[in-house]
Amino acid sequence: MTQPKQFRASKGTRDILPPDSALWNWFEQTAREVFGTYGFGDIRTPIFEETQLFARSIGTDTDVVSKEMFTFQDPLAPEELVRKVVERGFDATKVHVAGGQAPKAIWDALSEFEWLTLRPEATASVCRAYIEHGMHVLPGNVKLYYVGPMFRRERPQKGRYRQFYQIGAEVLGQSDAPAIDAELLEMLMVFFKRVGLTRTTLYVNSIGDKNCRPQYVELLRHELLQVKDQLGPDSRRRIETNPLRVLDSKLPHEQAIIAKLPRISDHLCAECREHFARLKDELKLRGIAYEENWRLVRGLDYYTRTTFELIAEGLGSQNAVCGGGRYDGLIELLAGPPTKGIGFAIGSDRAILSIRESGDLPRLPGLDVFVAWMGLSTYAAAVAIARKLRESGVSVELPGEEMKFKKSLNLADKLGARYALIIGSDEVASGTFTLKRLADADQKKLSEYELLEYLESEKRGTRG
RNA sequence: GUGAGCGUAGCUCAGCUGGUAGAGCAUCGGUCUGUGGCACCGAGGGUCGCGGGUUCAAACCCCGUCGCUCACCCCA
Repeated sequence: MTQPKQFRASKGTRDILPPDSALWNWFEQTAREVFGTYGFGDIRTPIFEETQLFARSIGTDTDVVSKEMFTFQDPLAPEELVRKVVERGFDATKVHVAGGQAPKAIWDALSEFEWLTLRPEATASVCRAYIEHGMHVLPGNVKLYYVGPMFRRERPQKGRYRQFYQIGAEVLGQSDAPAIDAELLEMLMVFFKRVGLTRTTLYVNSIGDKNCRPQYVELLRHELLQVKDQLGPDSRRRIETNPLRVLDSKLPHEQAIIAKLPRISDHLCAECREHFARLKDELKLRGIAYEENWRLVRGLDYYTRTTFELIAEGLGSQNAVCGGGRYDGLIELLAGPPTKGIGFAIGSDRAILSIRESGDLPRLPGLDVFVAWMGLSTYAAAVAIARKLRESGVSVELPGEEMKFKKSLNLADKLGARYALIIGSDEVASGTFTLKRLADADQKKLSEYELLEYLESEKRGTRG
């Protein structure tokens, strides 16, 4: 007789339970409110997309695409398979429909449609949706935000999960005015202030565009080759794969070497230099504190010009709570019309972790009233008043079976109720209710009208 | 993918040089049939992650394995 197996959440995933989930809801709701005031609208895109969408936008050589994606094969039904095979000009008779099997060459040819991936980020999806729905014809800039889970197959550690949550915003349209970048950063900082995350540092940089960056990368590679034997194995490898990332190295003994490397700010083309300078003016205009970080490069291929990152305290070595930048060529790369774009993604797990560490938690609404009824003769009155209180927005716990009075007050206390509503035979006889404030034991007799009136005004007075 | 640390009750942990399991908190009940937080009494809850080995005897020693955590890589 073996015990049935117990299940646990998969590696890198976790449950968010009450009361933690209330903190999460508050965090995400605050983002919705702030972003709304800047004219952003909510976009909900699928959790999975064709693998090719991510491969093409993020870049085949990035870590995210090359080793971190959850990818699976869409099990095509035989008739779907035949249809797709015929559409693509293959001989349908070569498909063994009965077994759902097809020759490898045909599978390979179909792979563009057949492979699906759990989204590792959402910018690609937003861009796909922008193109798919012809949003370039919408008036003004298209401003969208999203809230939801992302998936990357990594080894979990503090502030890093396989299913993690992001809040992101994107601005798409014809303009790449630095004011757009600055306003996006302003919105970001306003949000972080609203949720009490003030001890953060905003780093900004410009990594050039397709005109000037390739030349700089070559120069950097050339310089790195001169000092190759002084670098560690990781940095050596990056000389070939992505020289920019060497700048990001944290190895102590490499710092002196990195400090002498050529900086992109000295090698930007005139347009990029102008764009970056005006961005910094705009940030000053808006009173946004930032630090210029010439070593700030981003890991995804689509970034151009403006890049930024927000670092918070109280985290482990994964201390970036937000990252983003401009991606002016991405829409075209995805076969869309010429379009400029910029966006960011906030790591909610990390942001909430940091808020927790700072100890500055918001007071979130809990249970308002516990109904302590005594004896079956009072039950009907208890049920009726519970319903009325709930209708007016008060949260109420009503025991479904009789319990000792002491025990019900005890339970009210343990559940964290603000009030106990006492209903005994006296109250029923006089048509009143006894409301007891549990924090200080203060209690008063009220009519139904007075009770509703009192609790509703209490509710309005309570922030949150 | 690489490295390190840790797996004993729901949670936090104790358990000596091997002698077949404990505390606090939590839960439930009682003291206590109209006033909670406190106190006291009691109860339930563990094949000590799993498998193998050594031994008269393993939570403890050895090997393997799985899981968790942190770090590297990289990113939010």
